[in-house]
Amino acid sequence: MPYTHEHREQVREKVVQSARLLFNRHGFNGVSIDQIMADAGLTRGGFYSYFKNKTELYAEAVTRVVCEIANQSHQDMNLAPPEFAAQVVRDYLSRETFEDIDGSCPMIALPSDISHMDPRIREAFETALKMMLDVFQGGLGREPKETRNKALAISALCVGGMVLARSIEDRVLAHELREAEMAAALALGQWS
Amino acid sequence: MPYTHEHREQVREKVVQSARLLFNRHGFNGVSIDQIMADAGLTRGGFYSYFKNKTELYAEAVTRVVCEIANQSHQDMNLAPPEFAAQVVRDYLSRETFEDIDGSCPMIALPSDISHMDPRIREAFETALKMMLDVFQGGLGREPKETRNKALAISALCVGGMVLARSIEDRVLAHELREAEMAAALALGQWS
DNA sequence: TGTACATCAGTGAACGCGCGTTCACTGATGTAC
DNA sequence: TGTACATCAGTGAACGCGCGTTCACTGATGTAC
Repeated sequence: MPYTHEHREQVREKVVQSARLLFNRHGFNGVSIDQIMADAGLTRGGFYSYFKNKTELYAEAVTRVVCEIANQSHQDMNLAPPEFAAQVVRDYLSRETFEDIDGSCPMIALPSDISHMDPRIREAFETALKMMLDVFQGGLGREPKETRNKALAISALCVGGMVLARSIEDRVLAHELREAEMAAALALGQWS
Repeated sequence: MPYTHEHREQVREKVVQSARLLFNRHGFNGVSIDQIMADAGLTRGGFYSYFKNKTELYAEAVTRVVCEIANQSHQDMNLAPPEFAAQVVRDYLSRETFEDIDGSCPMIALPSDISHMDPRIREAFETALKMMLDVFQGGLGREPKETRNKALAISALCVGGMVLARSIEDRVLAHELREAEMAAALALGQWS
């Protein structure tokens, strides 16, 4: 029985880790099996003795990141629930998470590769967001600082919230989410 | 001078409209030039006399949708700013927008085609979201209804907000957005 | 009004490339004697 | 301890498909006479 069982597991793990980084950085279509295998120090041919196909590897890489983030959070588990929740918010929305494209939640990382496609597409997105911000800021009155932050948060609830609701398969949860977002956005603007 | 100038414009318009629907529904990589041209009642060969390439058409289609949504909103412009802002929130997060995959904002529609790729990927996403919801709900105390809605809104601010911040090219605006989201999420949980 | 003609919109075959996937083969490895 | 051997990890050439893009051609159209 040549090659140990551990050897196989180590190689497989190496491939998953390479996939995790590359998929997070460039998206599903932006990475080839060749690149992943090369990054893991192998050649393309060996891939199919470890994984059924590219999609299966992708699913495994995504699941892996989710588990890692969850486990990492449990380190803070000695905190009381409210402090723990606050810590998760601060971590999730931290500058570090923003910058850490390789390591972060794939739910965040993957959509962005779409918008990175073409400068004009990004410009169109940004113009739209800025128009939206103006509308909300206009609806909030005149004191600049507080108003600005509220308008930003309301825009994020609208756009980001809808993205999230759409990506959820469970329709009941999706609509629950959507309505909670709407209520929160209206409450933030004191429009309800 | 055979064929009128209007004829050319009409055909071009038809192609953009077909592209708009198909891209919104299936994403950039999910639609071929063949499909777009067929949908517009033409064959692939004619494409390059109207557009430089696929990316250019995509950018034009995105810009088109953004403009249409903006113009549509201006119909409500006779409302006072606060009522107008509230109306935009209600429209944007309405069940109709949720269902209207063809017509809605491309910023929402495009990321979702990634997550629709494979059932297991969606499952991984949903498991992650549900874990996050539990954390926030745990940090909020015990009265079920109000607590649930807050946890949903905080989750949406975190995930959706980060997606939005990442997709913005303007770094200053991106971080402004991120910090406003964090402040709003912490305030919603009364953790600040 | 009718006909010949120049223009150019639209056609569809073909090219080329990238990439997912397959497969016959090589050679490194642990085992048996 | 050393050698022959069976196994299977890993190789890399090749296949096939989809699709973006090109191009020589066709035929519909408006114009000039």
